Amino acid sequence: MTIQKKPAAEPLLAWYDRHHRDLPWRISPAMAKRGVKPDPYHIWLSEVMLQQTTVAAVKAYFAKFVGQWPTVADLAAAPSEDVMVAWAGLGYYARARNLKKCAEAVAFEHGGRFPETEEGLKSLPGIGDYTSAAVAAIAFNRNAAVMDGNVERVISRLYAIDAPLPGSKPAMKARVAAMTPDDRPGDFAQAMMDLGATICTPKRPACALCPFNDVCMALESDDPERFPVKAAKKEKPVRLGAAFIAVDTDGHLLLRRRPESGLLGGMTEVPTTAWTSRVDGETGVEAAPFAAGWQACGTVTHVFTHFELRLGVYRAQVSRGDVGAVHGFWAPVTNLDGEALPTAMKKAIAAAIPTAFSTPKG
DNA sequence: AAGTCGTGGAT
DNA sequence: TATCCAAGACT
Repeated sequence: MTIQKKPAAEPLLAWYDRHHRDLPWRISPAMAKRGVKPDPYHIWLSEVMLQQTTVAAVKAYFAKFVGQWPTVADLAAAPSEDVMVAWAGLGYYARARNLKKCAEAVAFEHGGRFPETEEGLKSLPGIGDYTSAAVAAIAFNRNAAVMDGNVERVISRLYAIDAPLPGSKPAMKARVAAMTPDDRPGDFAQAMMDLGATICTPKRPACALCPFNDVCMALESDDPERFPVKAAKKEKPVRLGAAFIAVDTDGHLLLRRRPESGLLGGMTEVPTTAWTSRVDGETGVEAAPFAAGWQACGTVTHVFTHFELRLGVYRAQVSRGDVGAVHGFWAPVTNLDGEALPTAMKKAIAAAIPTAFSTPKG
Protein backbone atom coordinates (compact mmCIF):
# COMPACT_ATOMS: atom_id res chain seq x y z
CA MET A 1 0.00 0.00 0.00
CA THR A 2 1.60 3.21 -1.20
CA ILE A 3 0.99 6.45 0.60
CA GLN A 4 -1.08 8.94 -1.38
CA LYS A 5 0.85 12.09 -2.13
CA LYS A 6 -1.41 15.09 -1.80
CA PRO A 7 -2.37 16.87 -5.04
CA ALA A 8 -1.20 20.47 -4.80
CA ALA A 9 -1.94 23.63 -6.76
CA GLU A 10 1.64 24.52 -7.72
CA PRO A 11 2.31 21.82 -10.35
CA LEU A 12 -1.05 22.59 -11.96
CA LEU A 13 -0.37 26.33 -12.07
CA ALA A 14 3.03 25.64 -13.64
CA TRP A 15 1.29 23.47 -16.24
CA TYR A 16 -1.27 26.24 -16.84
CA ASP A 17 1.45 28.84 -17.42
CA ARG A 18 2.71 26.70 -20.30
CA HIS A 19 -0.48 25.20 -21.73
CA HIS A 20 -3.39 27.56 -21.05
CA ARG A 21 -5.71 28.18 -23.97
CA ASP A 22 -6.10 31.65 -25.45
CA LEU A 23 -9.79 32.55 -25.18
CA PRO A 24 -11.47 35.85 -26.11
CA TRP A 25 -12.60 36.60 -22.55
CA ARG A 26 -9.44 35.39 -20.85
CA ILE A 27 -6.42 37.37 -19.60
CA SER A 28 -3.34 35.21 -20.04
CA PRO A 29 -1.03 34.71 -17.04
CA ALA A 30 1.61 36.77 -18.87
CA MET A 31 -0.77 39.67 -19.34
CA ALA A 32 -1.98 39.39 -15.75
CA LYS A 33 1.61 39.62 -14.57
CA ARG A 34 1.82 42.97 -16.37
CA GLY A 35 -1.18 44.14 -14.40
CA VAL A 36 -3.92 43.65 -16.96
CA LYS A 37 -7.21 42.91 -15.21
CA PRO A 38 -10.07 40.91 -16.66
CA ASP A 39 -13.30 42.77 -17.44
CA PRO A 40 -15.90 41.42 -14.96
CA TYR A 41 -18.60 41.96 -17.59
CA HIS A 42 -16.72 39.74 -20.04
CA ILE A 43 -16.06 37.07 -17.40
CA TRP A 44 -19.69 37.01 -16.28
CA LEU A 45 -21.05 36.99 -19.84
CA SER A 46 -18.75 34.18 -20.93
CA GLU A 47 -19.45 32.10 -17.83
CA VAL A 48 -23.22 32.32 -18.33
CA MET A 49 -22.86 31.40 -22.01
CA LEU A 50 -20.55 28.51 -21.10
CA GLN A 51 -23.11 26.91 -18.76
CA GLN A 52 -23.64 23.45 -20.29
CA THR A 53 -22.29 24.81 -23.57
CA THR A 54 -19.03 24.18 -25.42
CA VAL A 55 -16.31 26.80 -25.86
CA ALA A 56 -16.58 26.40 -29.64
CA ALA A 57 -20.29 27.23 -29.62
CA VAL A 58 -19.86 30.23 -27.32
CA LYS A 59 -17.13 32.13 -29.17
CA ALA A 60 -19.29 33.60 -31.93
CA TYR A 61 -22.09 34.51 -29.52
CA PHE A 62 -19.65 36.17 -27.11
CA ALA A 63 -18.22 38.30 -29.93
CA LYS A 64 -21.72 39.24 -31.09
CA PHE A 65 -22.86 40.27 -27.60
CA VAL A 66 -19.74 42.28 -26.78
CA GLY A 67 -19.94 44.00 -30.15
CA GLN A 68 -23.63 44.83 -29.78
CA TRP A 69 -23.50 45.64 -26.05
CA PRO A 70 -19.95 46.69 -25.01
CA THR A 71 -20.83 47.23 -21.34
CA VAL A 72 -23.23 45.78 -18.82
CA ALA A 73 -25.05 49.13 -18.88
CA ASP A 74 -25.61 48.75 -22.63
CA LEU A 75 -27.05 45.28 -22.10
CA ALA A 76 -29.26 46.54 -19.28
CA ALA A 77 -30.65 49.23 -21.59
CA ALA A 78 -31.30 46.85 -24.50
CA PRO A 79 -34.80 45.67 -25.45
CA SER A 80 -35.40 42.13 -24.17
CA GLU A 81 -36.51 41.04 -27.61
CA ASP A 82 -33.13 42.03 -29.08
CA VAL A 83 -31.38 39.93 -26.45
CA MET A 84 -33.55 36.90 -27.22
CA VAL A 85 -32.91 37.27 -30.95
CA ALA A 86 -29.16 37.47 -30.33
CA TRP A 87 -29.29 34.40 -28.06
CA ALA A 88 -31.39 32.32 -30.49
CA GLY A 89 -29.65 29.03 -31.27
CA LEU A 90 -27.53 28.90 -28.12
CA GLY A 91 -30.15 27.05 -26.08
CA TYR A 92 -31.32 27.12 -22.45
CA TYR A 93 -33.20 30.36 -23.06
CA ALA A 94 -33.83 31.02 -19.36
CA ARG A 95 -30.18 32.02 -19.36
CA ALA A 96 -30.92 34.88 -21.74
CA ARG A 97 -33.88 36.09 -19.69
CA ASN A 98 -31.81 35.96 -16.50
CA LEU A 99 -28.85 37.56 -18.28
CA LYS A 100 -31.00 40.60 -19.00
CA LYS A 101 -32.37 40.70 -15.43
CA CYS A 102 -28.86 40.40 -14.01
CA ALA A 103 -27.56 43.21 -16.21
CA GLU A 104 -30.41 45.43 -15.03
CA ALA A 105 -29.70 44.60 -11.38
CA VAL A 106 -26.01 45.41 -11.78
CA ALA A 107 -26.64 48.60 -13.73
CA PHE A 108 -29.55 49.98 -11.74
CA GLU A 109 -29.07 48.55 -8.22
CA HIS A 110 -25.30 48.10 -7.90
CA GLY A 111 -24.07 51.27 -9.58
CA GLY A 112 -22.92 49.45 -12.69
CA ARG A 113 -20.41 47.25 -10.86
CA PHE A 114 -20.66 43.53 -10.22
CA PRO A 115 -20.52 42.38 -6.58
CA GLU A 116 -17.07 40.96 -5.82
CA THR A 117 -18.03 38.22 -3.37
CA GLU A 118 -19.54 34.80 -4.00
CA GLU A 119 -22.55 35.65 -1.85
CA GLY A 120 -23.18 38.95 -3.61
CA LEU A 121 -22.85 37.40 -7.04
CA LYS A 122 -25.04 34.42 -6.21
CA SER A 123 -27.89 36.72 -5.24
CA LEU A 124 -28.14 37.83 -8.88
CA PRO A 125 -30.40 36.11 -11.49
CA GLY A 126 -28.80 33.25 -13.39
CA ILE A 127 -25.75 33.09 -11.11
CA GLY A 128 -25.57 29.89 -9.05
CA ASP A 129 -22.92 27.92 -7.18
CA TYR A 130 -20.57 27.52 -10.09
CA THR A 131 -20.82 30.94 -11.75
CA SER A 132 -20.61 32.90 -8.49
CA ALA A 133 -17.40 31.10 -7.56
CA ALA A 134 -15.97 31.38 -11.08
CA VAL A 135 -16.58 35.13 -11.38
CA ALA A 136 -15.34 35.80 -7.84
CA ALA A 137 -12.13 33.86 -8.49
CA ILE A 138 -11.41 34.84 -12.09
CA ALA A 139 -12.63 38.44 -12.18
CA PHE A 140 -11.92 39.46 -8.58
CA ASN A 141 -9.10 37.16 -7.46
CA ARG A 142 -11.13 35.74 -4.56
CA ASN A 143 -10.41 32.36 -3.05
CA ALA A 144 -13.50 30.47 -4.17
CA ALA A 145 -13.97 26.75 -4.82
CA VAL A 146 -14.93 26.49 -8.49
CA MET A 147 -16.47 23.19 -9.52
CA ASP A 148 -17.99 22.41 -12.90
CA GLY A 149 -18.23 19.16 -14.83
CA ASN A 150 -14.54 19.25 -15.70
CA VAL A 151 -13.49 19.72 -12.09
CA GLU A 152 -15.83 16.94 -10.98
CA ARG A 153 -14.08 14.59 -13.36
CA VAL A 154 -10.58 15.66 -12.30
CA ILE A 155 -11.36 15.44 -8.58
CA SER A 156 -13.22 12.13 -8.85
CA ARG A 157 -10.15 10.67 -10.53
CA LEU A 158 -7.53 12.27 -8.29
CA TYR A 159 -9.23 10.73 -5.27
CA ALA A 160 -10.87 7.69 -6.98
CA ILE A 161 -14.27 8.64 -5.59
CA ASP A 162 -16.65 5.68 -5.99
CA ALA A 163 -19.79 7.39 -4.69
CA PRO A 164 -22.01 8.40 -7.63
CA LEU A 165 -22.79 11.96 -8.71
CA PRO A 166 -24.64 14.10 -7.89
CA GLY A 167 -24.62 12.80 -4.31
CA SER A 168 -20.84 12.99 -4.05
CA LYS A 169 -20.78 16.64 -5.07
CA PRO A 170 -20.39 18.20 -1.60
CA ALA A 171 -17.46 15.91 -0.76
CA MET A 172 -15.82 16.78 -4.06
CA LYS A 173 -16.28 20.49 -3.51
CA ALA A 174 -14.56 20.15 -0.12
CA ARG A 175 -11.59 18.60 -1.94
CA VAL A 176 -11.51 21.54 -4.37
CA ALA A 177 -11.70 24.05 -1.53
CA ALA A 178 -8.76 22.36 0.19
CA MET A 179 -6.69 22.60 -2.98
CA THR A 180 -7.57 26.17 -4.01
CA PRO A 181 -4.64 28.53 -3.29
CA ASP A 182 -4.90 32.07 -1.94
CA ASP A 183 -2.46 33.08 -4.64
CA ARG A 184 -3.94 32.94 -8.18
CA PRO A 185 -7.28 31.28 -7.30
CA GLY A 186 -8.69 32.35 -10.67
CA ASP A 187 -5.87 30.77 -12.62
CA PHE A 188 -6.19 27.64 -10.48
CA ALA A 189 -9.88 27.37 -11.37
CA GLN A 190 -9.23 27.89 -15.06
CA ALA A 191 -6.33 25.45 -14.92
CA MET A 192 -8.53 22.73 -13.40
CA MET A 193 -11.14 23.28 -16.11
CA ASP A 194 -8.55 23.40 -18.91
CA LEU A 195 -7.04 20.20 -17.55
CA GLY A 196 -10.43 18.49 -17.64
CA ALA A 197 -11.14 19.79 -21.13
CA THR A 198 -7.83 18.86 -22.73
CA ILE A 199 -6.04 16.18 -20.63
CA CYS A 200 -8.40 14.58 -18.13
CA THR A 201 -11.05 13.93 -20.79
CA PRO A 202 -14.07 11.62 -20.38
CA LYS A 203 -12.65 9.09 -22.85
CA ARG A 204 -9.00 8.16 -23.31
CA PRO A 205 -7.45 10.73 -20.93
CA ALA A 206 -3.88 11.77 -21.77
CA CYS A 207 -2.50 10.78 -18.38
CA ALA A 208 1.09 10.79 -19.64
CA LEU A 209 0.83 14.57 -20.06
CA CYS A 210 -0.99 15.27 -16.79
CA PRO A 211 0.73 17.30 -14.05
CA PHE A 212 -1.09 15.11 -11.49
CA ASN A 213 -0.02 11.74 -12.90
CA ASP A 214 2.20 11.10 -9.90
CA VAL A 215 -0.62 11.53 -7.38
CA CYS A 216 -3.78 10.36 -9.21
CA MET A 217 -5.48 7.44 -7.49
CA ALA A 218 -7.59 6.61 -10.54
CA LEU A 219 -4.46 6.26 -12.64
CA GLU A 220 -2.89 4.14 -9.96
CA SER A 221 -5.95 1.88 -10.07
CA ASP A 222 -5.27 1.56 -13.82
CA ASP A 223 -8.78 2.52 -14.98
CA PRO A 224 -9.22 6.32 -14.87
CA GLU A 225 -12.15 6.18 -17.34
CA ARG A 226 -14.22 4.52 -14.63
CA PHE A 227 -14.57 7.92 -12.96
CA PRO A 228 -16.67 9.87 -12.30
CA VAL A 229 -19.37 7.39 -11.29
CA LYS A 230 -22.80 8.74 -12.16
CA ALA A 231 -26.35 7.76 -11.25
CA ALA A 232 -28.26 5.94 -13.99
CA LYS A 233 -30.38 8.16 -16.21
CA LYS A 234 -33.84 7.41 -17.53
CA GLU A 235 -34.83 7.19 -21.15
CA LYS A 236 -36.37 10.01 -23.17
CA PRO A 237 -40.05 9.75 -24.12
CA VAL A 238 -41.25 10.75 -27.60
CA ARG A 239 -43.74 13.57 -28.05
CA LEU A 240 -45.65 14.11 -31.28
CA GLY A 241 -47.35 17.11 -32.80
CA ALA A 242 -48.01 19.08 -35.96
CA ALA A 243 -46.61 22.44 -37.07
CA PHE A 244 -48.39 24.80 -39.44
CA ILE A 245 -46.53 27.03 -41.85
CA ALA A 246 -48.98 29.63 -43.16
CA VAL A 247 -47.67 32.02 -45.81
CA ASP A 248 -49.78 34.90 -47.09
CA THR A 249 -49.86 36.34 -50.58
CA ASP A 250 -47.17 38.89 -49.68
CA GLY A 251 -44.72 36.28 -48.41
CA HIS A 252 -45.41 36.75 -44.71
CA LEU A 253 -45.24 33.85 -42.26
CA LEU A 254 -47.58 33.45 -39.30
CA LEU A 255 -45.61 33.37 -36.04
CA ARG A 256 -46.42 33.39 -32.34
CA ARG A 257 -44.58 34.27 -29.16
CA ARG A 258 -44.33 31.50 -26.59
CA PRO A 259 -45.15 32.08 -22.91
CA GLU A 260 -42.38 33.73 -20.90
CA SER A 261 -41.65 30.71 -18.73
CA GLY A 262 -41.13 27.05 -19.47
CA LEU A 263 -39.81 25.34 -22.57
CA LEU A 264 -38.45 27.83 -25.13
CA GLY A 265 -39.88 30.57 -22.91
CA GLY A 266 -40.19 33.95 -24.60
CA MET A 267 -39.06 32.58 -27.93
CA THR A 268 -40.93 32.69 -31.25
CA GLU A 269 -42.71 29.70 -32.78
CA VAL A 270 -44.98 28.73 -35.64
CA PRO A 271 -48.46 27.53 -34.65
CA THR A 272 -48.38 23.91 -33.52
CA THR A 273 -50.65 21.41 -31.87
CA ALA A 274 -49.90 20.39 -28.32
CA TRP A 275 -46.80 18.20 -28.13
CA THR A 276 -48.08 14.92 -26.82
CA SER A 277 -48.54 11.31 -27.79
CA ARG A 278 -50.85 10.94 -30.78
CA VAL A 279 -52.70 7.95 -32.17
CA ASP A 280 -51.10 6.46 -35.25
CA GLY A 281 -52.90 7.53 -38.40
CA GLU A 282 -54.00 10.90 -37.14
CA THR A 283 -52.25 13.68 -39.02
CA GLY A 284 -52.85 16.50 -36.63
CA VAL A 285 -54.07 18.69 -39.46
CA GLU A 286 -57.51 18.80 -37.84
CA ALA A 287 -55.97 20.99 -35.15
CA ALA A 288 -54.75 23.65 -37.60
CA PRO A 289 -55.22 27.27 -36.48
CA PHE A 290 -57.72 27.79 -39.30
CA ALA A 291 -59.12 25.97 -42.31
CA ALA A 292 -56.88 26.13 -45.37
CA GLY A 293 -55.36 23.91 -48.02
CA TRP A 294 -52.81 22.35 -45.72
CA GLN A 295 -50.23 20.25 -47.54
CA ALA A 296 -48.00 17.75 -45.75
CA CYS A 297 -44.27 18.59 -45.94
CA GLY A 298 -42.86 15.64 -44.04
CA THR A 299 -41.72 15.30 -40.45
CA VAL A 300 -38.92 16.96 -38.49
CA THR A 301 -37.32 15.53 -35.35
CA HIS A 302 -35.69 17.52 -32.60
CA VAL A 303 -34.18 16.15 -29.41
CA PHE A 304 -34.58 18.22 -26.26
CA THR A 305 -32.98 17.49 -22.90
CA HIS A 306 -35.74 15.24 -21.59
CA PHE A 307 -37.85 14.26 -24.61
CA GLU A 308 -37.74 13.78 -28.35
CA LEU A 309 -40.12 15.84 -30.49
CA ARG A 310 -41.49 14.74 -33.86
CA LEU A 311 -43.47 17.38 -35.69
CA GLY A 312 -45.52 16.72 -38.80
CA VAL A 313 -45.13 19.87 -40.91
CA TYR A 314 -47.98 21.35 -42.97
CA ARG A 315 -47.88 24.30 -45.34
CA ALA A 316 -50.66 26.46 -46.77
CA GLN A 317 -50.76 29.50 -49.03
CA VAL A 318 -53.41 31.77 -47.58
CA SER A 319 -55.02 35.13 -48.11
CA ARG A 320 -54.84 37.09 -44.91
CA GLY A 321 -58.35 38.41 -45.40
CA ASP A 322 -59.75 34.90 -45.57
CA VAL A 323 -58.31 33.56 -42.36
CA GLY A 324 -59.71 36.32 -40.14
CA ALA A 325 -58.21 37.25 -36.79
CA VAL A 326 -55.34 35.05 -35.72
CA HIS A 327 -53.36 34.70 -32.54
CA GLY A 328 -49.89 35.81 -33.56
CA PHE A 329 -48.21 38.09 -36.06
CA TRP A 330 -47.08 37.99 -39.67
CA ALA A 331 -43.36 38.31 -40.43
CA PRO A 332 -41.66 38.47 -43.84
CA VAL A 333 -40.12 35.14 -44.80
CA THR A 334 -37.10 37.05 -46.10
CA ASN A 335 -36.26 38.40 -42.62
CA LEU A 336 -36.55 35.39 -40.31
CA ASP A 337 -33.04 35.97 -38.95
CA GLY A 338 -34.58 38.92 -37.13
CA GLU A 339 -36.84 36.61 -35.13
CA ALA A 340 -36.04 34.71 -31.93
CA LEU A 341 -36.52 31.30 -33.51
CA PRO A 342 -35.18 28.24 -31.68
CA THR A 343 -33.68 25.44 -33.72
CA ALA A 344 -36.74 23.18 -33.60
CA MET A 345 -38.83 25.92 -35.22
CA LYS A 346 -36.21 26.63 -37.87
CA LYS A 347 -36.27 22.96 -38.79
CA ALA A 348 -40.05 22.98 -39.19
CA ILE A 349 -40.00 26.16 -41.27
CA ALA A 350 -37.16 24.83 -43.42
CA ALA A 351 -39.15 21.65 -44.12
CA ALA A 352 -41.94 23.75 -45.61
CA ILE A 353 -39.85 26.59 -47.07
CA PRO A 354 -36.43 25.20 -48.05
CA THR A 355 -35.14 28.66 -48.95
CA ALA A 356 -36.04 30.26 -45.62
CA PHE A 357 -32.55 29.88 -44.09
CA SER A 358 -29.11 29.59 -45.57
CA THR A 359 -28.57 26.67 -43.18
CA PRO A 360 -31.07 24.70 -41.05
CA LYS A 361 -29.62 26.57 -38.10
CA GLY A 362 -29.99 29.91 -39.81
C1' DA B 1 -34.77 17.13 -4.43
C1' DA B 2 -35.75 15.33 -8.55
C1' DG B 3 -37.44 17.33 -12.80
C1' DT B 4 -37.11 21.01 -16.21
C1' DC B 5 -34.55 23.51 -19.35
C1' DG B 6 -31.29 23.32 -25.98
C1' DT B 7 -27.92 22.48 -28.91
C1' DG B 8 -24.23 20.53 -31.53
C1' DG B 9 -19.92 18.10 -31.60
C1' DA B 10 -17.23 13.96 -30.34
C1' DT B 11 -16.90 9.12 -29.96
C1' DT C 1 -26.71 5.12 -35.04
C1' DA C 2 -26.81 5.78 -30.25
C1' DT C 3 -24.93 7.87 -26.49
C1' DC C 4 -22.63 11.12 -24.05
C1' DC C 5 -22.02 15.43 -22.50
C1' DA C 6 -20.23 20.81 -22.34
C1' DA C 7 -17.18 26.46 -17.58
C1' DG C 8 -25.41 24.66 -14.43
C1' DA C 9 -29.55 27.31 -12.66
C1' DC C 10 -33.98 27.15 -11.08
C1' DT C 11 -38.03 25.16 -8.96
